[in-house]
Amino acid sequence: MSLSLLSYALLGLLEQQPSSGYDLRKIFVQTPMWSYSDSPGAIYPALERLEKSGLIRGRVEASAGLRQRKLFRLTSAGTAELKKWLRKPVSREEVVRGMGELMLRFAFTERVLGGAAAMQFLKDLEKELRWYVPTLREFLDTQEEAMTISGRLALESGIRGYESQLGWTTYAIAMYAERNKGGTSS
Amino acid sequence: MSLSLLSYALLGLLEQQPSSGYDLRKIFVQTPMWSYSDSPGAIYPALERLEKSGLIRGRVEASAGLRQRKLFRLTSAGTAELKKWLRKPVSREEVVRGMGELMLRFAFTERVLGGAAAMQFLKDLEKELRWYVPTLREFLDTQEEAMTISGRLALESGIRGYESQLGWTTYAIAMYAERNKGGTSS
DNA sequence: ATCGTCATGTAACGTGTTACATGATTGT
DNA sequence: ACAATCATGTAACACGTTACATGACGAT
Repeated sequence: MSLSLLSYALLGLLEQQPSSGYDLRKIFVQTPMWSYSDSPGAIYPALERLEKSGLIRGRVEASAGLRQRKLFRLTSAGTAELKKWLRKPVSREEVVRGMGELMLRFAFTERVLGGAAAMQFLKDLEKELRWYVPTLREFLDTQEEAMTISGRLALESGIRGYESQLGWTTYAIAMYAERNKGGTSS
Repeated sequence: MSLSLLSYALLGLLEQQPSSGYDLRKIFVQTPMWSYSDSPGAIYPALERLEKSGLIRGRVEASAGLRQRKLFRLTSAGTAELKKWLRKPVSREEVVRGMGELMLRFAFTERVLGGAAAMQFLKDLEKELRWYVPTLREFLDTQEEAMTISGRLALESGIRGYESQLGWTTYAIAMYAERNKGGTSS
C-alpha cells in the first residue's frame, strides 16, 4: 500500500483534526511552502481514494446552520498506515532525493509518535547530512573544471541548501533537548 | 506551447551539446540534485514529444564502430523556445513556488543569453528573496502560538532554506562582478 | 558461449493539472 | 436581487513511474 505524498499529507492533517476537503485546501493555500496544490481536482479524488482504501471515513455533518460539509477522520487502519510511514528510517537515498518528504514526515512525527521518535528522527537526519554535505563538496571540487561558472554556482546553491538543513537539524535537536529538560509540561 | 520542467532541462542540455537519450540519462543519474528521473520511460517519450513539436531533431549517427546512437540537437525553433523560457522575468510567484525551476533556468542562462542576463537574473532573484524572507518570518511570528513545536521547526527549516538562497545570491553576484572586472577571458 | 553494459524503446498505470460545473449560503 | 464566498465535485489531459522487452557489442 504505497501512497502519494499528497495522500500522506492529508492523513497527517486529518490526524490532527477531522476536516473537510475545503478545510484541507485552505491549509495548502494559506501555509507557505507546504506547496501542495490547492486544486480541488487533486484533493477530492485523493480523499476519495483514501476512503476507498479504508484509511479515512467521511460523514456529512451540518454544523450550526452552515451548509453541509463532509468531515473526514482517520480510521484505525489510517492511523496505522500513517504510523508505518512515519516510522520509516531516515535513509541515505531519501536525503539524496530531497528534503521534501522528510520534512513532511518530521512535521507529523512528534504528534503521532511522540517526542522521543522526533528526536531520533533528527539525530538520524543529522548523521546522514554530515555524510552527504562533504560528499557534495567533494563532487564539486573534482568536477569544478569541467563545469561552467553557472553550473558551479547552481551546484553551490544546492550544497548550501543542505548545509542550511544541517544547521537547522542541530538547532532543532537543541530545541528538543532544552524543552525536555526544562518543562515537562505539554 | 508550455513544456514540462524535464523538457526544458533536456532543451538546455542539448543546447550545450548534441546528445543521445542515453547520454542525457547518464547526466541525470550522475549529477547530484538535478534530480530528474533517470528512467527511460520519462526521457525517451519526452524527446519524442520535443521532436514532434519541431524543437529538436534526432538523427542516427554510428560513430566509430559503436552501436547506433540517435543524436538530438536543437532546431532554431528549439533555441527560440529555450530563450523564451530563460527570458521569463523572475516573478514573486515563482519564488514562492520553490527554487527548482529558477535554479534550472539560472544554470542555462549565462551560456544561452550571456553574462549580463545571468547578472540581471541574480539581481531580480535577490530582490524577490529580500521581500520573501521577511514575509515568511512574519508569518512564523504571528502564527507561532497556533502551531506545534514540530510545525514551527518545519517552517523554520523552510525559511532557513530561503535565507541560504539569499546568501548564495549575493555570493553569486559578487562572483560575477569580480569575473567581469578581472579577466575578460572565456 | 555467456554475461554485462550500451542503447532504445513500449505499455499499463496512477496521479496531478486545468478548467469547468453546480448549488447552497451569506452579505448588501 | 445580486454577487461573493462556501463547498463539492467531474472530465480531459499530460506526464512521470514502474516494469518489461529487445538487441547489439565487448569482455572473459
